[in-house]
Amino acid sequence: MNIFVAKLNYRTTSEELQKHFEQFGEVSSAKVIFDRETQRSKGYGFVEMPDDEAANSAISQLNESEFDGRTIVVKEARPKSESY
DNA sequence: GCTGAGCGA
Repeated sequence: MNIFVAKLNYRTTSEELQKHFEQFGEVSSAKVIFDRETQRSKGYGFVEMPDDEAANSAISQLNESEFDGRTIVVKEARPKSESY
């Protein structure tokens, strides 16, 4: 399941994000979006978890929670939308 | 060096 994480601290890295989510389950890949020019953090990232139950648990526990001193927002990334 | 809604190279 792809997870969208927003309002992250600008200093938070992908490693910290992955470690934070690994506490709830397996994390296949975690990535914080950085600006390709300045390499600065955009303040949000994506976390991919193979276990849906672990992903839901992580979302429920990490959504609107404090991380690195900031209240982050964790939601499902790119809600599956069937093409019309 | 910084700010704070939003969906990625």
